[in-house]
Amino acid sequence: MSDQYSSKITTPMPSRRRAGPSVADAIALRVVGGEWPEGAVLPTEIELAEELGLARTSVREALGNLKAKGMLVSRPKTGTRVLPRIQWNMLDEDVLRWCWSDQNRERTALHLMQLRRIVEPAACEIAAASASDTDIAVIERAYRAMDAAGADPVAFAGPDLEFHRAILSATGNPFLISLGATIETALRLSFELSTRQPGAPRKGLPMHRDVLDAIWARKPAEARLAMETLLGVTESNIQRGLSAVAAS
Amino acid sequence: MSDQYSSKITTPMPSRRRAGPSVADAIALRVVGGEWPEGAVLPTEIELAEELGLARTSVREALGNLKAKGMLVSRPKTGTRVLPRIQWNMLDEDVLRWCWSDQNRERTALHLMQLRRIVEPAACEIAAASASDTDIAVIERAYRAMDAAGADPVAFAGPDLEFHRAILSATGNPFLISLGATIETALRLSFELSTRQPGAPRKGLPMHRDVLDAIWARKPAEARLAMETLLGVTESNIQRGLSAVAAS
DNA sequence: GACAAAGTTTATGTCAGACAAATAGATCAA
DNA sequence: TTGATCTATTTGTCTGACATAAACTTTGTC
Repeated sequence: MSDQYSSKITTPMPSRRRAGPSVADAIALRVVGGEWPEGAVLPTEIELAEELGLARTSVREALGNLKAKGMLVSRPKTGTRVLPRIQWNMLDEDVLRWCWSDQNRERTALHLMQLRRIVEPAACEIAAASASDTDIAVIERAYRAMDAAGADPVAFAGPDLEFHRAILSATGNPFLISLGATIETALRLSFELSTRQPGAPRKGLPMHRDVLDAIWARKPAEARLAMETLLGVTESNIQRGLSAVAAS
Repeated sequence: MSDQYSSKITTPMPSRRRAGPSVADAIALRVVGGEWPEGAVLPTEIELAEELGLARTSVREALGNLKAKGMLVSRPKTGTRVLPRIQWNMLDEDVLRWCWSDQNRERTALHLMQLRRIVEPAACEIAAASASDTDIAVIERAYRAMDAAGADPVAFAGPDLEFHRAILSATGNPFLISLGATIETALRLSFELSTRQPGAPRKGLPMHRDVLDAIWARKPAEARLAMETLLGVTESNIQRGLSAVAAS
């Protein structure tokens, strides 16, 4: 019986998911920065390699990544072109992160909020109707962590993200779960905006509680409503944050 | 004045977006096929290259693609592992396509339908409130093409996809637009299911008309309702298609 | 002179082999 | 047993070459 040692088996799951600020980052940021606008052709791979001090292989790997995310397309002789933004996969975490440093992140933040107000209340409704006890326990744990974080906005943020992600996960719908990852990334990016108001997070705690209770009670309609209320407040917080940024 | 020739300028936009059944397809299909389950390590890049009769470079490019889509992760010495499906970016068109040939596509089809019933009515509401005349014209053109297709299910499918995609586009929200691409791919995949009922598409035409009219009239609430009705019928069609498949 | 066919140029795509870096696992020592 | 060291192996990167494809140029013909 070696089962007693099973907990000692160091799960060799990837320690850090992303190696480091990769080459793809460098190129992608120049693309979203407008150095090569939509439809423009990038320098040749060899030129890029020289410019970045890398081998052509590495540049190709980075370009391949951006192609996989719908940002670029390349053909022999013609070169590598920037595809229209409409074709970029904005739901990809990397693309979202890169686009965040774009012209006006205000519009992006509002579009994100629009997406959240569509998806999250519906997810709440589904979760209340069909989540397993284990799923709900994850949500509850996130809530308790929020509560324990007190008024510290930084400590509050992590569990807050986890709370919303856990609800998406509780739906059991792979598409919504993937959307959860997207939303979480976007939230982390817009974190600075929504917490410019000191104490604002703490004030949202009871509303999170309402959401959790409704899910516990298996009341889909109430859960949806609670989430709509919560997101309404969140949105006004973000808007206030935006105007604060604009005023500074 | 060379403007009269402007239509002769062959737009050098990528003729075909994806070169062909790539190496990534081959590997990805084996992953979703369960040859290497979640957490398992793939053969080394050299072994894969030998097995596929390719250079290591090409294998690496394919693996890089799958990494970019959240399916794999690799570290030196350890090798390349399959990440848990929960982390795969299901909203990516390629991932969705690969997963479609999975165990039970029935559940996937229902999850997709769940996503549509969340997103599309809301998108309709937004479109009715804020779409430009140009956006609406695109929707209308798709509707007329559906009408012109008559009872031919194959000719009907293309404009049908376009109709739903155009509504998502009309929201002007990049996230919803990306979701539109995902949904369109999924719809194309599940096309066989929803059209097992001959004549079913044609029967849905008036409901599309209702959606279009509501958007034209700038009545968000009605537009949402019309889309909900349409999707309700679509879902029952798909469910009937599923049971027909199960019975065969 | 207009137009079609063939050749040239040049970019991506693929290949092959080598070395660097990192690390899990084995070996060794206290 | 525990800790440090060593080794083997795998990914990561570099180099250089050739294959393939397509836009551009030239040539040839009517």
